[in-house]
Amino acid sequence: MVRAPCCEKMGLKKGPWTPEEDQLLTSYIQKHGHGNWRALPKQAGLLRCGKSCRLRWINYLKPDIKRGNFTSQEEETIIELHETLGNRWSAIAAKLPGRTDNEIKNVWHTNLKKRLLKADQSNSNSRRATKPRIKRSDSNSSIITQSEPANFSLREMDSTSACTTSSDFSSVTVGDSKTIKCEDIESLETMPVIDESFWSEPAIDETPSMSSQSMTISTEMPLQYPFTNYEETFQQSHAYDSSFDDGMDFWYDILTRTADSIELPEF
DNA sequence: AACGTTTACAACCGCCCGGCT
DNA sequence: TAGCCGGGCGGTTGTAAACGT
Repeated sequence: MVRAPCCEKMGLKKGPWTPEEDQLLTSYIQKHGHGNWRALPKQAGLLRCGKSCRLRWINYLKPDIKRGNFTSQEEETIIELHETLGNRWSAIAAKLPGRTDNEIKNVWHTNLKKRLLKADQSNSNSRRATKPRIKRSDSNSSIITQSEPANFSLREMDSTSACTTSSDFSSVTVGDSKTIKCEDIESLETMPVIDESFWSEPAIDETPSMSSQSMTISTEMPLQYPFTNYEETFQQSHAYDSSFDDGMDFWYDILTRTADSIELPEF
């Protein structure tokens, strides 16, 4: 089923609202309320689609909207809520009276995310000064051990695939339903420190759901498609210091090797 | 002063969901 | 039960203002 567009494009205005339009919308809603957004613009004498009217009202014209800069307390609240709720802006907005989801989303993307990223980077750098040692205990067996927690942090890679590691380096997730054989994985020598710059583009957006996903790498895994979480456990048998200058080489190596063993179904 | 870049934010778009018929 | 519709949501874009060179 193809959905009809929310409004007829012909003859309807787009772009910034004029004070006159604001006035029309405000006075109409104050008089009649907004029973039906689709019908509203016609009744109010606006050349806008209902969706546009709704957005304008909710995000800008509603009388109880608190305008102006966010207080530091509000910002802290957003950060805390974002940790637990992720990008559920409307849910976050519900906890901040007078603030709209759009406003919160904007302040997050333009301000708070960068601030957290900077803080994260400075933490990474300080940790990087003490390089983690990664040991391989056994060539055939399974678990990476480190003398101290690795600080690299694989995060969202794209909408369908993600790699995540936590401080104890436990897990990797790639998409929804693809498994990857990494038979050559024993040649992987070390897990270098990856700082935030590795993921500099696009901007890192760590959500709780992502950060909570587990990543393990196992040597045998069923191949499935479309993408799914895959788990792969691999092992290291000798102790190494990081031999790559940065994480890019390391992960490029992993990806090029694992790509050879990815089996995709025919469509 | 002119120009390029970055930032902030309003607005749009497409998708999803629930209610109704 | 399928299709339609309205409302809501999150992601993305457009653009003016601010800032840097």
